[in-house]
Amino acid sequence: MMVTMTASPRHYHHGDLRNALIAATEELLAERGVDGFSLREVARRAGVSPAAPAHHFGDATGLLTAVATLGFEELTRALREGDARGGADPAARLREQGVAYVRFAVRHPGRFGLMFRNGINQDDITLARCATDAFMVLAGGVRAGFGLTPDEALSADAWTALVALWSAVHGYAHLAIAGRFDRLGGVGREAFIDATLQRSIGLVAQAALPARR
Amino acid sequence: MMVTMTASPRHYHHGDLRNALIAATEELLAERGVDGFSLREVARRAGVSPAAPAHHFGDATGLLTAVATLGFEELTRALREGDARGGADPAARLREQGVAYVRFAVRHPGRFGLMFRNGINQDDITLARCATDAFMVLAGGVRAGFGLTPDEALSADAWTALVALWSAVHGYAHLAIAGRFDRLGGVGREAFIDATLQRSIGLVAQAALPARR
DNA sequence: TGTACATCAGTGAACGCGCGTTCACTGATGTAC
DNA sequence: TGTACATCAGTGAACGCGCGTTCACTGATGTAC
Repeated sequence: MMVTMTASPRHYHHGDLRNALIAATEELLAERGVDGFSLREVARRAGVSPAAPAHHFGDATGLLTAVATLGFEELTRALREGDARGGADPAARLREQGVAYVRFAVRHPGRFGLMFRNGINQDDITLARCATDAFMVLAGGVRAGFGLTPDEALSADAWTALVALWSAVHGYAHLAIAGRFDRLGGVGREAFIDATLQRSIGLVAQAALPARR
Repeated sequence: MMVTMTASPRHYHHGDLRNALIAATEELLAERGVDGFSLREVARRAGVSPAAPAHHFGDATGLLTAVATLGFEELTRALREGDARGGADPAARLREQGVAYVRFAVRHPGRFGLMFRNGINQDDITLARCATDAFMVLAGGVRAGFGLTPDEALSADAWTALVALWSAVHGYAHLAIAGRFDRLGGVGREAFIDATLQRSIGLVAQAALPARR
């Protein structure tokens, strides 16, 4: 499906080219993954000359960095929704955050791959802030589970919990995207995820938090 | 460091070009990662014409597939060594397998990235067998923890355990390689790994297995 | 309300690059007799 | 033991490709007077 933002004669002054380029990039990432990205192809899909993107993003890295930043913003939203879905039980909140993390990644594998890869400008301040925001939602869930205030430093156990959970969801997402779950247990990927995601992430969330009083 | 297999005049009949090309590929992956790979650069490092690799591997995918296959073989060895290091306690065996998995990945990030990525021929029979071998070592550790014979199917809990552990180690490795641990906890990556790897993977291994009688 | 003009947001042709692969070839090896 | 020759394992020049970026440019917009 091509991106067509407007039916206008599209000569000069696209009107919303910046967003159109971002949309085309996300579409391309979804179709071909990070390796399939090229600035020229994005320009082609946006119906614009190959030199146009430079006007808004400087270079290819600039565009990819912008898309990764939006990806982290959406991940943050997804984690917050998961947290809310978890209700009052800290372990359930953490589990639902984890499930949301994986679902986000599996739904947008190209964008997810981009967010954790070279080829984007890791020194970009906005990108760094948005990535930290997402991390902080996870960390906040762990804090809640350990009864820590936002000011207190994480204990060694809390760090262990945070790393274990983050690793588990990140790894689950990567393995699923890489196709490693496509033939396990005699079922397809979707069925395997349905059968194992909640339980395996729930296991880690439960084990990571201290037993409830 | 360049690969120099021989000091001979190196005209025609290299002698061990196949292995030299594999070595050059691993070196290149280590230096520049999967994205930095090119067939011409590998040929250059092996001191050979750009057409030479085709003779042994058909095309670039063939060479990368061979390297990935060797990577899975080495991962299998590392997992077996970890398993042995764990002693008699099934959870400790699983934990040491996990630690070995992560250490392998962090030591060879390019090769590890290659093994779980497009650009290699997933239909290659030898590759598939070696990847399955590695997976089976992990699965064997879970079987031992659940008291299952090699013939018995995995129970739902055993699947949950296997997926949780594999995800945790795979995700830990990816996050470490992507640089996400470089600034956490106020220490560098190495120190962070030293402080959290054993504990977080041990947590998952312990939680995944049924309590011992 | 009408006009001059600065600024903005694009064009499209051209650049040089490194790439994977092909092709006709050639030198070294090793085997059959 | 010596020789003819098939096979193997390379060469290196050439191909066409898509890429990111540059450059001088131009059409549309909107603001000052």
